[in-house]
Amino acid sequence: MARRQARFTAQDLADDPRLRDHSPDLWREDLGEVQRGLLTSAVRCFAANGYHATTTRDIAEGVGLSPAALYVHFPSKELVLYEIIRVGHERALESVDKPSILAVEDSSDRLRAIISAYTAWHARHHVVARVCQMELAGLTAEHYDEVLELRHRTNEFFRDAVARGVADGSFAKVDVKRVTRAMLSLSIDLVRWYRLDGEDSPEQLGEFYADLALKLVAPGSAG
Amino acid sequence: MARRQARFTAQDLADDPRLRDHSPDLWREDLGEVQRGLLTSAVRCFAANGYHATTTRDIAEGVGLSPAALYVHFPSKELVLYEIIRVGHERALESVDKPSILAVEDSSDRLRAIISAYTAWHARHHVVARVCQMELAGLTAEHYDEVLELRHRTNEFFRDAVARGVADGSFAKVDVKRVTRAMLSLSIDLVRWYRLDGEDSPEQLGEFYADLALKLVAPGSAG
DNA sequence: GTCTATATTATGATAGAC
DNA sequence: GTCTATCATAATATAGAC
Repeated sequence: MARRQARFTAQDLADDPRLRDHSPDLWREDLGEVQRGLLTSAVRCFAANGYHATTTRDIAEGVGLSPAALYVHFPSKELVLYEIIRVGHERALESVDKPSILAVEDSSDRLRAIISAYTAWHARHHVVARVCQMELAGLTAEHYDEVLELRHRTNEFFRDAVARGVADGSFAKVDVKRVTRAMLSLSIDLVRWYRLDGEDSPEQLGEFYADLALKLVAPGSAG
Repeated sequence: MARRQARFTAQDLADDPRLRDHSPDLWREDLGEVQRGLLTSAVRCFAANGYHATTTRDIAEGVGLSPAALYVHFPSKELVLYEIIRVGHERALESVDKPSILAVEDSSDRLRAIISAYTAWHARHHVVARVCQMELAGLTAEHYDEVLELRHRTNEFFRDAVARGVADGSFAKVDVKRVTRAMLSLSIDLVRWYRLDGEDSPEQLGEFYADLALKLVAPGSAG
């Protein structure tokens, strides 16, 4: 026997409430409607079944096209994955590295703004974000390295926000690297379980995790 | 062209320090030496390249056997994955659901014991744990459901520990469900980045995350 | 730009000798 | 229990008509 079990077909996925997110709003404006539809279909397939378990047929079926049609719009399946993961990482970084957040002076307020924005972004786009976290191994070595660079920039952004509060005395003298990693873990891990039709809106979850983050650096409970 | 790029071969993986963990100690005693070797090889392949990107040839090569030899020891590739994921989840649950922890009376001490044990287990076995978290989609529907049951039992165990401290006044009146999920996220997400040759031993990271967990429920900073 | 073939490759699994 | 073949299948990608 060969392979495949593809537990979920493109048709199942389109109606699955667990796979509802705001990914259709995410793609580059200069892409055509069919290209964006293919990306959205691919995101659902990759999130539900994984990159390697998804066939180019699955992706094309998701928008009612024949298997060959995909190759008119994308040169390869890997480039579909790369476009999704690159855009996802760029948008996640943009969600925190923007003027309205950089303008916040107070270190606690700034950390709160960063954590809530980053968390809410991951919740709002949790299906894309899931692919960004779980399917990195499907990228070529070159594309993987490019994405890693975006991740490093994001991590540094968070680390700076924590270090700033420690330096100016707003926060306890915490271990910046370890505490930053913990905060990132909270926002990132939600891609495993978050649903838009669950109890928390993206904004509510963002506020909740911002509260938790501030507890981790609260003065008086130093470590 | 067909598929595959398998960025890492079995030979690369055996020497990769990022893939060093204690998985060889994990397998059932009643399995033969070759079977346990195959499981360890499979864990490394699945963790590095993903389940679907790993071929039965890759797994067998990792222990110096021919492609066909695997089928003497396991009936299918999926059953190799299932054995890994099932055992991984059973051991993770055992790491916290055991007499020495259940005997702890004080709610804070008990939560500390649970978080540090669960975190340390995931760090010590981070390669297996990574497969447990990232490759669930490779399981058949039946096997997936069995693993989900183990996960639910583990989650309830944590939730009880938090609820207990809230009920007896040891903790602030936190949102039990959300706070529990956050604690689990911290321990689980480390499979993405942890290395045994990094700065923290499994025990040190366990202590650190136990400290963080207690900060999240500390009385006086209620929410 | 979309379709219906189809080329090519390699993957999961088996047959049968030793 | 291991090996060397090999089967059967299916997946990525392309060719060429419309």
